Amino acid sequence: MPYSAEHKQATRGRIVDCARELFNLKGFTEVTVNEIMLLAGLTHGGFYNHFASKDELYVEAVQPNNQCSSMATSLDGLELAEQVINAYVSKTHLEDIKHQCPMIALPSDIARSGPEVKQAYEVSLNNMASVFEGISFRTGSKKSRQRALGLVALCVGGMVIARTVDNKELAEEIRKAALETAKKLVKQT
Amino acid sequence: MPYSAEHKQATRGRIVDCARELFNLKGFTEVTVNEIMLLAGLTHGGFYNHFASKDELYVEAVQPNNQCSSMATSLDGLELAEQVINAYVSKTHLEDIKHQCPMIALPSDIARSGPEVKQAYEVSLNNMASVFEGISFRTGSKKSRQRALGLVALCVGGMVIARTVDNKELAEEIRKAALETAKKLVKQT
DNA sequence: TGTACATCAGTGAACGCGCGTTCACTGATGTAC
DNA sequence: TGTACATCAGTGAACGCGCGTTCACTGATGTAC
Repeated sequence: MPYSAEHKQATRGRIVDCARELFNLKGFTEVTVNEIMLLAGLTHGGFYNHFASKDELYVEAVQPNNQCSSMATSLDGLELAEQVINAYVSKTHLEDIKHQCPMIALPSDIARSGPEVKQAYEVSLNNMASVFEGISFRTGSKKSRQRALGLVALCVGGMVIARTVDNKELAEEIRKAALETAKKLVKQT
Repeated sequence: MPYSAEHKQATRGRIVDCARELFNLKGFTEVTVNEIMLLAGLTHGGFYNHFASKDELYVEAVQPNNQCSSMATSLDGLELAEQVINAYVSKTHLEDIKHQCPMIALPSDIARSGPEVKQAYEVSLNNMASVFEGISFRTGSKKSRQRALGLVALCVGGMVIARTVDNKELAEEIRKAALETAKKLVKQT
């Protein structure tokens, strides 16, 4: 058994990470297999030792990553929600495109993808909504769920739109507006 | 002067319309020039009688269209804002991908495009924000602008996310949550 | 009114080029003895 | 401990295919006489 199993798994993981960064920057179709492999320090031919196709890699790259879905700390309730919002709708997160949440960087691409990719995305969405749902209401009520999803739409939407404009000042204006509106909503009963 | 000037302009307009529909459905890179021309009832070679390149067409296709930016009616203030929200965050608009607002169908593609495309997009955004800004506050204040942009983030964001999930029920849940939250925000002072 | 003509929107074959994928190979590694 | 071996991660040339773009052409149209 030449090369340990860990070695192969590490390489595979590296490919996925590099792919995610490139997808975030340029979108799925605009990134070539060769480009990904070069960034991972390999040559393109070896790609198919790890994945059956470029599409298979896509599913894996969009999979909920830690940063985004499990930024849960020991805090809970209102404090946690505010912390998540501050981090998610932050200038740092907006500008760090490579490591950005796929929900922000790739919504259109995901909307056109197959069910596997979309379902991976739904997991991230639901995770975020869960954090917001545990704020102050009794979790599980129709109202609390609705408010949680509204907050998700606001936070993610604000970031998506901010990334879309050319004017840097307008982008910041949008981000801050989404941030303040979200905080206001959280504080309301 | 064979063929009237109107004839050429009409053909060009038809190409742009067909392109917009296809871009909304599949994104910019996934749509071929041939595909667009066939939908317009022409052959691909003629494309370059109308446009210098595929990119030039892209700029034009994303240009703010009537549906989206100027749904302004004779109403004004709060009533207008509510009407815009109801129409924009509607089930009809969510499902009519072909004629959807580019802000919903193409945010990621636009985020990766050149300045011309992004600036066209900014015009749409600002139009929408203006409608929301004239609600009940004194227009022009910092607060009213912030609230307007928050509403834009919420409405557009809710629609973008709803389009992204596979589960139809979840999509509707998200859309309704964004709709209700937006209405709530509009009614506040 | 009828005919010859010039224009140019539209046609479709052909072109390069770049991409995803395949495949015969190489050489670093862990194992057997 | 040292050596021969089998494995398989990684290499890089080659493949088809589809795309954007070009170009020589065709034929419908409006104009001149």
